[in-house]
Amino acid sequence: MIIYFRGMRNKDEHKKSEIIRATVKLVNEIGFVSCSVSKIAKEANVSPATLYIYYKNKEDLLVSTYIEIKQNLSETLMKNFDSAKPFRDILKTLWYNGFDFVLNNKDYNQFAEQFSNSPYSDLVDKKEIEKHFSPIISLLKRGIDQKIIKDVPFDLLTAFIFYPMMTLSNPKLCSSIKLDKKTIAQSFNLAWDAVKL
Amino acid sequence: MIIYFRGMRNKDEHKKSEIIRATVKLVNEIGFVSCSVSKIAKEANVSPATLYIYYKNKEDLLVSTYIEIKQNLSETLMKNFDSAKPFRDILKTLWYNGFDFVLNNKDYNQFAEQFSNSPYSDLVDKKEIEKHFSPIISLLKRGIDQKIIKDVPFDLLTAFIFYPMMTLSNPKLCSSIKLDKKTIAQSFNLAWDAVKL
Amino acid sequence: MIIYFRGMRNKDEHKKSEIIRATVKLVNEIGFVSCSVSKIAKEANVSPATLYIYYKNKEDLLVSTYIEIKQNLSETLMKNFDSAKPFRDILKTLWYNGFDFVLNNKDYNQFAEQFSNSPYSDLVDKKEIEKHFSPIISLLKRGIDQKIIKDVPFDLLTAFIFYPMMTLSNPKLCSSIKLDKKTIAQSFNLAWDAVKL
Amino acid sequence: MIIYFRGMRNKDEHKKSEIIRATVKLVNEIGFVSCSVSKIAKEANVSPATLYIYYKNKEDLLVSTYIEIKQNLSETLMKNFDSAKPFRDILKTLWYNGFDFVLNNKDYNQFAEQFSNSPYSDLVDKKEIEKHFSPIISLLKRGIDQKIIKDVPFDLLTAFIFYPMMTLSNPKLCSSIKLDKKTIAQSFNLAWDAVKL
DNA sequence: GATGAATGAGTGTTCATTCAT
DNA sequence: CATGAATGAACACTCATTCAT
Repeated sequence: MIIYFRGMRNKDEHKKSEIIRATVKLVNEIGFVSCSVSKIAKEANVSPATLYIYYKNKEDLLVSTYIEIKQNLSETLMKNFDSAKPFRDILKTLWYNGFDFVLNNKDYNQFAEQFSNSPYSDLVDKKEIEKHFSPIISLLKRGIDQKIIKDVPFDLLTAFIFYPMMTLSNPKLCSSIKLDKKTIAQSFNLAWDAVKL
Repeated sequence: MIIYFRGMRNKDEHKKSEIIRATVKLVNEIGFVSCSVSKIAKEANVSPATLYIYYKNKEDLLVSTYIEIKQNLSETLMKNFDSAKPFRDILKTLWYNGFDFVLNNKDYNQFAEQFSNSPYSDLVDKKEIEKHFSPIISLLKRGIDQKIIKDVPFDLLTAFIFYPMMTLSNPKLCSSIKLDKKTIAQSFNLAWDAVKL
Repeated sequence: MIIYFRGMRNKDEHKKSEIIRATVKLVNEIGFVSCSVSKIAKEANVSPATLYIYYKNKEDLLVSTYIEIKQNLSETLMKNFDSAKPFRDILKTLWYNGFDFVLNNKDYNQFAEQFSNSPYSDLVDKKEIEKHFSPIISLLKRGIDQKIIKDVPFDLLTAFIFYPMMTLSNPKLCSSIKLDKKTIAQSFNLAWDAVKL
Repeated sequence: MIIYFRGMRNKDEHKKSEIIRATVKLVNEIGFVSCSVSKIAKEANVSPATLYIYYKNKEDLLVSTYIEIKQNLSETLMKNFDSAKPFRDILKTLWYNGFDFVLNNKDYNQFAEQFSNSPYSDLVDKKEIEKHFSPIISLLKRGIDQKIIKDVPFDLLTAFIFYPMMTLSNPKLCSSIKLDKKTIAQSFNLAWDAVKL
């Protein structure tokens, strides 16, 4: 028997994260298209009605899940971020952090991929998301100013630094490649050569 | 000119392509998730039942659409393919062809993106698709042998040569960037620097 | 290669009986409920449209099939009908003829069973059917008059003489029983004991 | 009296029986073939979706209905079952009980008839059904052992004792006969003469 | 006569969401 | 807060039938 005290919030938070976990797992297993609210509820061991206590509707749940993932990603990326280090070292750290994330959270990655390609993504406050990644933008700016990397639009830089990482770790896109230490190192090499001056 | 055989009303090739067109358009407008058979039928100006004359089921329709797009892409890519030219020139031609395609067929691109991230993609005969792109694999092989590009797995090369292109042209992923001549040129530069030895 | 001469009717009749055969076979295999026109057409190797040349609609096809079966049954029953013989011998012949029919045409029997329990059966001209069985009615009348069998309504007599036969040969109702010579003989014995005075 | 548990809205047993009632009524009126889920739902005054709360699918609904009917039948049959009485009296009681049931539940009877001839019947656990009728089997065994009735397979006995009853009370098969007291008595007479030694 | 294409109306089933408890 | 029941609308798909050829 579990006793809950008044004002205790643990239960709620646990349920909320349980729902998110279920959402990501299901999207990963059966795809975005056939992922229904009742299936998520069943996977999270709650009633479909309960889901609507924590989220306004399905849309809200999916968007929240996406934002959660993006926050997790940004937090992981920023690990050991030390602006005192040389530019390339910081980028490398960022990059390896990113690879860590996508490899250890393939399901998160796949969810994000499907989400960003769906019309739901239009509902996300892009500004809000970008805020989490602003240190990276600043870093790239510094790299450009210090003439270490090419002076091209940010989107171009990220398309060559970070998106190949997503692609390589997505089993739907690259099923054959084995992402061992050597490949990851090579991969950073290519990314670096792409952007460096 | 349509030839009718005795006692037969032929399948209308135009209708088939009209259904594909509708599928791509709708996926582009409302997303893969909410793209239903009846909506596609309405957009194609046919009855939902008619759709099942041309395609075994929804799955078959989506897979066929994907394959059609991939074929179109491969055909566009190979335009002016001249193996006599220097490696970098061929790659550049390929690359510009690719950019032409994704820019002029943003809807195709978006469909393909959503499709590859859905469980439907598991139904595609990957071998069949790869066949269309084998000249590119051969070319990359040659580049490696001639020590022009880095000796890394093919998936890595394509992840840096072709996927950034997809990303940049996908309005869901890169909404802000303006893909003018200069940016495209810069973009090829990054791709080339990434892979070249 | 089959050559058909002008005015030859064989082809038509063959097709007609082929459709009936297909109908009975399919009803037997997948049941009355899921037996669709297009499935019948496929089984009969004709176009669904062709079916409508021979029969006004599905209803007409089913009713015609039923009547055909009933005619076959009555013809089989009347085999070696010799009113000069003693009453019991005639009945026994009838009865064994009947068992022959239901055992050798289990599919016909099953179709008839499903048909008679469906609303389609209301469309059959019962009078027309009864006409084929009038010799049996006359025979029973004679049996009553000659005080050989009980003086009860005809329906009661047939319910005890002929319906048990249908039941026993219907695998859906009696799956376990083995209808060998001995059982059939016993079965006639029971039928006879039921009706005899 | 309905008891509601905390945080729960209980399944409505009345609704379940209402759906069964609607199913039987509709099958009776429009036949097994055209009896669709939506029509049943409308007749039962519930949404088609509600039906799927109480039954897994259409198949489950039909099978459940059939089992319910068979249970009702067996309960009715066993009324006043007194193994102390003489064999013929017990059988007569059984038999009249049976006639009571089929006459007062013509719709049930017709449903069962259509069901047993459909492929759905294959889904029924025959063993489970037979269990309800085991007292009858025991009784017949006793009758054989005491040399009161003929020593023939059980299926044969039931085919002559009980199936004629079904036939006679089925308006689709016997429309003309009037089942008054006299006819029913005659009918039992025939059944008894059929099986008695 | 015979065909395959074409379809509106229907099938069984699941959906996202609300409601009474 | 949390629930399972309840639902209208939608889903993918099949139906019996007609039509131009």
